[in-house]
Amino acid sequence: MSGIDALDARLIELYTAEPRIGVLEASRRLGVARGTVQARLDRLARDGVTRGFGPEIDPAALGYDVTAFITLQLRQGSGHDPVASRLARIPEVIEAHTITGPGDMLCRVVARSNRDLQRVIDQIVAADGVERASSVISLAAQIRHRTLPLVFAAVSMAAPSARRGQGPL
Amino acid sequence: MSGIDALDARLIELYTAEPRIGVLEASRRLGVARGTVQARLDRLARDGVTRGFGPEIDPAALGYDVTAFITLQLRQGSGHDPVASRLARIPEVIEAHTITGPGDMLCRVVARSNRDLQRVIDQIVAADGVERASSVISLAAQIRHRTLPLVFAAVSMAAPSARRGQGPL
DNA sequence: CTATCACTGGTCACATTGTGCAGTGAATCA
DNA sequence: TGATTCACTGCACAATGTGACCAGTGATAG
Repeated sequence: MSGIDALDARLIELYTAEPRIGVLEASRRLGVARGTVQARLDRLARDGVTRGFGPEIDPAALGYDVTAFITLQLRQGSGHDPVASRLARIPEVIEAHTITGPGDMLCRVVARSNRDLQRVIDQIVAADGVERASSVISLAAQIRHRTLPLVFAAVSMAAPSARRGQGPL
Repeated sequence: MSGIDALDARLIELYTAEPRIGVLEASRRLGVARGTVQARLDRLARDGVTRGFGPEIDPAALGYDVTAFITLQLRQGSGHDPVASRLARIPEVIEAHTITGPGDMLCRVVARSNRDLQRVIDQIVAADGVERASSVISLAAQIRHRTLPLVFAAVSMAAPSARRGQGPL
């Protein structure tokens, strides 16, 4: 489960705020040696804490202004995976989960307009195994996807006598 | 609305796959001049297509193994915003939307376990203005959050006689 | 026909990167 | 107590990348 310390959190915070800064610059900002930053970044990546540094695309900037969450009910007997691979072929399906509760899958889709959303939904229900789809449209993103608070929460969660050698000096 | 062309899409794809490569390396891979890559990246950032290059954190690696989607019903009269700012104070609330349909808000939360999820939900319903919360747990992420297919879809969507000067040579 | 624009391909000085290494303090274990 | 391990510091080096330029070339738009 890795385990994160305060320096890791500050590092993540820094890179979240200014992603394109270099290792050297980061080390200056954090007041630690360059090698330390390098080692931390390597470890975070190795442990899978940072899944990557890829560009974050804003669908809205691409003309996909509408976001919707669609709950799918699947035909009994046909598994989830065939449906998922169908959905994966629809670019507008941004995310899909199997879920508990009355529905079987929840997916997040984007579309260029409400009318375009209809087209996307039609594609979804056309997938074999999908019985019903009920959708809710996102009117506004009150909280954009974020993980930074979680990072700091994970730090304070850690045992009081923090992580590893914990730094010298 | 900006508008994306095939080179932009390939650039985004490349940086998604290998986020830490430099401009020079990218220009080599794509077979274009370095200045072109620089200009493209600048434009994508300026137009808001790439919201940033921040590190993508995996909550699971931090011990937050449980993901849930919670639909909130709010008390009539109290607006969405006060609730949203309450929710923003809970680190485990990763995302929140106001939505159409029977519910008023949909939020995505993570927790360390099902038992821990209860704690998070308790915090949510404790927020003033929240009347009811119904949650579904994500059993598996069939499709992880992705935007790359969308980028390519946005390209092909573009007018056949693509974007700007469209390449010399 | 001319201006504008995106792109190429080149140069330059400068900063950063990857890498290796010795040394230090703290925790762990025998 | 002493040896080991680990994270960190601080330094050095060669290699590479960066931002900033430039002139030249097609294509597009007025």
